[in-house]
Amino acid sequence: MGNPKQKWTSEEEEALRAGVAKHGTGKWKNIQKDPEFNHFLYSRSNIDLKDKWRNMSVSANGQGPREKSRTPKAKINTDSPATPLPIAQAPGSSALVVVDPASTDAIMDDSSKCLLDGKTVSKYNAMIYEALSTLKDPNGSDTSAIVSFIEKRHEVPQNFRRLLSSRLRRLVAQEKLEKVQNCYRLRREVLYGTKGPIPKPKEIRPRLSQINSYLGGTLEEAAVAAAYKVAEAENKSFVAAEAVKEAERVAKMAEEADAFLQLAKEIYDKCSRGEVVMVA
DNA sequence: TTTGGGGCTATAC
DNA sequence: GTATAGCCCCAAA
Repeated sequence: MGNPKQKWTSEEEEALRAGVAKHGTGKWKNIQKDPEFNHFLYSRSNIDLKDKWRNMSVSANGQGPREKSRTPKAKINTDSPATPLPIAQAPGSSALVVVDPASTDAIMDDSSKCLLDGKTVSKYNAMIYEALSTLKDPNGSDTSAIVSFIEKRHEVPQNFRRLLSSRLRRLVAQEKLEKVQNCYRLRREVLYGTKGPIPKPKEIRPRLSQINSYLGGTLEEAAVAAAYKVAEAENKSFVAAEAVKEAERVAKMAEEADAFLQLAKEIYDKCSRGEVVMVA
């Protein structure tokens, strides 16, 4: 306590936000050592970063500062340890909403919006994942339910139902979805990125904090966002492969057109000279 | 060694 | 007196 308090400057705060956006929360040492931010953070320790992030988080959350740390010394509830995440309960909902102070700049605030600019296929896949993960029907959701869910949230073309059916079939073929009778549901590995057992919440918590930090969303939203990313990557790969095929097809057509042009020229020349041309 | 979390205290209002 | 923010300490991984 001997040293005077060193107030954080806006540059330092910006550097911290950028560092968290780049490395994720909890990587304070990495952020502190990162040459990109070290210019601003050289006078701060990793502990300072952690403390500042904690303060920034609770401020952005609209709650009192570090309410938990001001609770009595006695550790009353050891069953549910305080989480480092600035978490608030959404009113009327059981979903946890993570308020991330960095969400205003480098971090996407709505995972679905950021994909709407992508390929239509990716967009539809994202809509499907969103619908299925929200509907969460253990027996799966039928096409009508999915269409109805998506129509409520997104603008869709008139022939959307047909397009959706096609996407659903494709996702089933790609083993991203399961089809049970006429209903579709998400495969477990799409949500959790593994074919093994679903990890226990305690096991995924560290990753969850990072995911939440990046996405500013709930566990469910994080899972959906991850699924979006997988679908997007796969579709990009698919689009790239299709583009290669298309390029090859166009090249072949150009070659054929060239040959045709050559033939036409020859015929024209022969005709010009009064020769008789036989065309098979 | 690094991180998360609890706690203390200076400062501003 | 209260709220806030910076810093310190300690346990756990």
